[in-house]
Amino acid sequence: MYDNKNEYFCFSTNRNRLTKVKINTMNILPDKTVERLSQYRRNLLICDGKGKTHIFSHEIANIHHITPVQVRRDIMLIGYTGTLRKGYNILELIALIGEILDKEDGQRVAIVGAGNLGRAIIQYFHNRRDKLSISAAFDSSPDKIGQEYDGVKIYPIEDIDKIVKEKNITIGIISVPVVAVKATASALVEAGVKGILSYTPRPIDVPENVYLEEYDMITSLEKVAYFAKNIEKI
Amino acid sequence: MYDNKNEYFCFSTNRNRLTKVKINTMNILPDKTVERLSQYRRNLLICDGKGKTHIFSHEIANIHHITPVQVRRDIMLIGYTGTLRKGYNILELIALIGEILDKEDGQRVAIVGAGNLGRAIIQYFHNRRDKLSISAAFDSSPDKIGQEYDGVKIYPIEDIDKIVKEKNITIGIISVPVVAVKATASALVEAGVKGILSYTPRPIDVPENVYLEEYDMITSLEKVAYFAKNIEKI
DNA sequence: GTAAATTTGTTATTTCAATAACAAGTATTA
DNA sequence: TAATACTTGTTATTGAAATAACAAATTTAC
Repeated sequence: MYDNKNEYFCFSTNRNRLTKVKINTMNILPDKTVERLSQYRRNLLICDGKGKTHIFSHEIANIHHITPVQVRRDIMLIGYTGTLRKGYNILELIALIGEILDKEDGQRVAIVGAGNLGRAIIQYFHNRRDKLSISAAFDSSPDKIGQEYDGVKIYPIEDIDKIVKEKNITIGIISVPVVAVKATASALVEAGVKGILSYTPRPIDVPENVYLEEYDMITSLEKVAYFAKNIEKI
Repeated sequence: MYDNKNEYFCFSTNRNRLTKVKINTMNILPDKTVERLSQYRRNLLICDGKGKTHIFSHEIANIHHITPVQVRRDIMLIGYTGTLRKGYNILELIALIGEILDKEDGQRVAIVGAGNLGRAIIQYFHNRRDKLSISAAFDSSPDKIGQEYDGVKIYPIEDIDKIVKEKNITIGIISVPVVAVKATASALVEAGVKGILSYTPRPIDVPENVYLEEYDMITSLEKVAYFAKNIEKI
């Protein structure tokens, strides 16, 4: 359960007004809440772009096909408080989610493997998040090295250690062929990254001071296939 | 809880021996178990390729960085039984997971959006699963239509309905730009697919007789960023 | 042949996530 | 002004997933 003792306050700028906001940084947020916060923020930014200033929990819920209670609970966990019968101030909420998810000075990301998938990811992130930018790509193929995709320069695999330290990169994305996964993960860990996101089907292991997230498209597709096949039983 | 009344038997071929295997198809398997079964199978195939015939629960567990109990529980849920002190027969287990995950005649998959990500997925699946094959790709760009990537032909978006029905496609993967997501999802549902895997950040909704899985790379990366930032608190 | 060490299969417990329930406060309506 | 409807914030309950615990069976060691 959420420990109310570990709370403190910060200030969030709402246009020309400074608002005192209670946040909770002592305790880690639940996995699923973090995921949803990321999604809320993206859609809140769209709402803001349309000139909307406030939003109700049930509106957020509708966008994401979840329940209003879940939304309110997530927002409660980050210590934000809306206005009764007026909803949540969109800009304040965006700012607070930013406080929670981003580091003040952002984090830099490296991607290893500039094949189709790697390039898709680079393209996908291009200009989307100012606090989380892909700062370098690595590949072993000589004809890719030195090139740039969407402003991201491609370095040789051997330079991982040097570049990661030089650019203060804290997160690595792995999208190399399975044979190279183990070596890639080791190189990133050696270089000091704190988080790894792997898009390969090969399970990898990392020391416990590195956060690892693995996603495998084949597993996802097989899962969809299973539940599609059995849809009438769900 | 697992309902033992709904069980029946099937036969699994273990080289030249026919083995009676208890399976459970009446009840749907837990989400996470399905995911792990897919992963087990892939690594079991590798083990088989190396000439290994049996495997212990703790060996499977080590490969996937989970506990042996979890492995045994998953295997229990599909009704397979190993041999005490000998472990699980790899080929039998592969065959049974196949019975569970695959349809007898397989399922066909369409991918909508043949950009970087779409092509990455096509390439990724090329020749990997005989029971789950990408049978068609769709795109709106005239210069892509008619081309082939890894043996997958690209059709115009407008032909979704026709081709999906013609080829008896049951699963759709969406990798189009956000503006086209809604229309794409509708077209696939209209055409009769039973499962959709969406790689776009835009939440979509489908009727309840269609299984939907959404995955968003930005959310994953922001989650990794959050936990990497707070790694010492985990 | 007996004891010790393994390893499976299953039940019980714990942990984590989602949902339900509801008090309290605010706006609207009559 | 009183009654109604709405919306938040929080606690309580339910449900799902993971882990722990352990009986039973088999091999190995002595």
